[in-house]
Amino acid sequence: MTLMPELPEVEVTRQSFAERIEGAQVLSVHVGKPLRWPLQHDVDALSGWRVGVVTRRGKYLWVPLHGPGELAGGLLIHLGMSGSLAFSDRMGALGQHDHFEMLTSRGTLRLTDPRRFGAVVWGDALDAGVPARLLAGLGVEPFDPAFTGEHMHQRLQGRRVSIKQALLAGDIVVGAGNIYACEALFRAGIDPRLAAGRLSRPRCARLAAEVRSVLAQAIALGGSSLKDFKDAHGSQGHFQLSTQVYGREGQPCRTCATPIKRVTQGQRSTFYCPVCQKK
DNA sequence: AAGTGGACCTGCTAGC
DNA sequence: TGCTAGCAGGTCCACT
Repeated sequence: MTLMPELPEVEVTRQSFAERIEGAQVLSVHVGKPLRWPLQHDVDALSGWRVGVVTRRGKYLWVPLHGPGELAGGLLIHLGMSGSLAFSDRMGALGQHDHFEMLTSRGTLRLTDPRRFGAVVWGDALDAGVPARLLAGLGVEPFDPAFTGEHMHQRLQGRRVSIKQALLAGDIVVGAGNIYACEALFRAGIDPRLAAGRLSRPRCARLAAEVRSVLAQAIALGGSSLKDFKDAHGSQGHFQLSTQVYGREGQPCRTCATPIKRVTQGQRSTFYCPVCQKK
């Protein structure tokens, strides 16, 4: 099984290696095939640098590095659709789908990503260069107190896209990918096809609460393991066992037994219960 | 400004 | 058994 990299999987991955890698010294860095963007830094120049506290913003991880003197920077990592990170002490040669590897005094951090939609890019700081550009349009963090129903309601004003697509866009709140957007809308009883700008204040409050709770629950369960998602320890998640609608087309709704429907929105599959979720 | 569709790349499964 | 079409966690970019 591979973790499906939405926010919970990225956070579970972060938690699985952040403490172990903090303070480690970089021994060497190796790259495989090109990822989504070029790294934009001489990897050989990073030997001897020290790893700081790994943080997350949306579905990105930031691995800060401290060099000699005033030198500082870091790696912004995204898992794309099929990426996973492993951190362990015993590692063999790079496999066919291993495209980034950082050997450190505490273990080896390795990105495996068959589809190579993922990325590892250099930044002199999180708020400079490429990282700053990539993070610029992101919405609020789901666990930030600023993420309220009022915030969501205000940001949805005038938007004609469906609420499902508005959630996925990530410019209002980050972290809900295809699975969790579907699940949050089911929990909130909202039809995913409803125009975003038409959600009432109470429904926005409900949706904000459900986005937060579904993501929190998924993190607590270790994320979702569809094909082969694992955290950096190699552990699998269990959230997929509790999905109400995602991937359940034709199967009975766990609440009302009506067959779950699948529709296409913005070239992505959406799953919903035609009875429990209302316009 | 907001919305739409194409692009990136590989692997797996269902169906013929 | 073998080939092909369709599908998959994300999100940037060009264009209307």
